[in-house]
Amino acid sequence: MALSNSLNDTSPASSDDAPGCDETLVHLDNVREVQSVVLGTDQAQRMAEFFSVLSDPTRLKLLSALAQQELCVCDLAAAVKMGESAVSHQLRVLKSHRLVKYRRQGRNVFYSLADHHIADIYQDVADHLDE
Amino acid sequence: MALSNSLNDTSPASSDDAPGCDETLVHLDNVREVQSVVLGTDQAQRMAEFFSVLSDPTRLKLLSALAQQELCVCDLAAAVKMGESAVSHQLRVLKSHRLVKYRRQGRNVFYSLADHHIADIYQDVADHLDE
DNA sequence: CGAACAATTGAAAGACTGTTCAGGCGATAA
DNA sequence: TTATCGCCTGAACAGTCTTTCAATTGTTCG
Repeated sequence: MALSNSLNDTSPASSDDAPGCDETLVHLDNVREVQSVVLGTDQAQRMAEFFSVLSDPTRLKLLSALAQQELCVCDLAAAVKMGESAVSHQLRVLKSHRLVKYRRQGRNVFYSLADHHIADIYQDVADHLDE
Repeated sequence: MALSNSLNDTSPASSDDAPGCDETLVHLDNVREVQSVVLGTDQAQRMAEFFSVLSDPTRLKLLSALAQQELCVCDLAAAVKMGESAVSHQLRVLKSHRLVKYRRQGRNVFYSLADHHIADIYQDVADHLDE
């Protein structure tokens, strides 16, 4: 479970800035009740980074290609109709986040999906968007 | 999930009959086979947009708060410790992508999750990151 | 009516992102 | 060895995103 996270209750929502809603008149009970459930900053950051990797059309295309078979960079470039450099840059992102793995064979570097979990999430979203 | 794997005719890419990726000499069989599976540009774009909405820590915090209960803007702002304006801007993004819905009550506007599917995807990623 | 409050909006600064271009590295073939 | 190919890397540009500030809309109450 990553939804709940112990939050450092340093200040009960009063010492900060935030103009607008009267800080002493916020529904304190609601706020306090929710603060123990709100995603922590570091965890939200990690989660956002993961989604960020999937938030680019080129990377999604690459993943959808690799979901079928292992491919080298130039073939991937041809498949998504982009330059090899751009593809290499994006593969670097996917690699650094452990979404793909690679192996060298002669002059070619073959990439493939590192995790089947990715395909599942991918599928969930595809279904969601088909509603 | 896997589409038709019809690569039993010849040995899979081991033979060096197609050396180099000279644009015209790319492993044509692989590329052509994959091109029918690669995500289309428009679909990739839509999918990327969806992930993009979830690729921000503030929005994830807001969603995690709303996953527990309906909240007005000023309470949300207090919960995530940010200004109301910033929160309102992000709620606008979530709203435009149908991830949250809202209702007006007096001077307050209460937001809540629009779709339980979101929570499922959210959970899948949380599990994935816990590996 | 006018004052106070909740929320939205627009503009702008600052930071980030994705692509292209040019060059470099490693491996292979002549 | 040299030449070539596949791939990677760094710099730079354009476009986008998130936050803050200021002003505005809409609602409630005196």
